[in-house]
Amino acid sequence: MPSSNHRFDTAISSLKKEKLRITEPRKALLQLLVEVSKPLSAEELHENLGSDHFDLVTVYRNLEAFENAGIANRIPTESGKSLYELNAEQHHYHHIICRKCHHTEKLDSCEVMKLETLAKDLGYSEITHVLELYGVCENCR
Amino acid sequence: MPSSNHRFDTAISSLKKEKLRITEPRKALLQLLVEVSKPLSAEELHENLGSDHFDLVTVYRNLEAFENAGIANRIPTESGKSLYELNAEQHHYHHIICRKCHHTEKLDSCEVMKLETLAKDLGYSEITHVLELYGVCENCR
DNA sequence: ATGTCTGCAAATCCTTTGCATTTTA
DNA sequence: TAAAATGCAAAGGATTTGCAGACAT
Repeated sequence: MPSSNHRFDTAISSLKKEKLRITEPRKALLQLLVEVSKPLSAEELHENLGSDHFDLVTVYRNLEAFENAGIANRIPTESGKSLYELNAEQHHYHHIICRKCHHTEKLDSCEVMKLETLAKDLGYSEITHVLELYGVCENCR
Repeated sequence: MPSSNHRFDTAISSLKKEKLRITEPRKALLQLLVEVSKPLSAEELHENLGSDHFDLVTVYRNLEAFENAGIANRIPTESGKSLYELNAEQHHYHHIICRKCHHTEKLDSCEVMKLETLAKDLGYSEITHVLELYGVCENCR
């Protein structure tokens, strides 16, 4: 399991590689993403940063920049709004997300290879997928 | 493969069973969903109905009613907006959707059982999932 | 120094809500 | 005729855009 510092440094390197600047908002946002290591909405990230430190727009713009740089992932949810998480370099996994309290856990497995192959056979390229489970957790039952 | 007429009649029965009224907008919307048999946005459905016949709001309200009645499904997409399709009663499948032209094909397989089991073991109930693939189709390459 | 990033305000997109009128059962 | 569905207008929430000033390289 890579340390928080390592994940942070790796992200900073990616920024440099993409010729993106290392700014205060970006450092703070990366630090937060590294620490929480679970998917949060732009709004939640903004609040966690202390809403008055940085603008919500800056959070959105940086999340987009991170996504393009391969540093973060956007997860579309059942409700239509998006969650963001740090890109898990080597591991590929999905989540089970409680519909009520948004408690989230990782599910360390991904069984979509068969479907991706089917899609490739149909002539599709640049294939990605969205796979998230939703349910009600024990506390909210 | 059930005929269009049969799928339409089944949907009408479901409406009756739920004590929902059989109105002109609902009949037209169901007819359209039966005919296209691929996921469309509320906007696209509205356009296909002839934008001046029925209000877009009515389309939204009926799609919600259909969803609650188990007649239609909402599919959250990568971009955040939703697509709707008629509920495929017996079969459970997913789609590969072209990022550029929205050409859509069914992938007749679903391999998520293992993940649902994992989630159940974690104490979650009422588990559902969202699984869609995205790519670029041959024409758009 | 210069091109990038930020904050603020305002716009946009999709979707939902309120209310008076029409329609279905 | 009573309850439910519709249309229109307006609100709502999440995200994006424009632009002038601030900052990183």
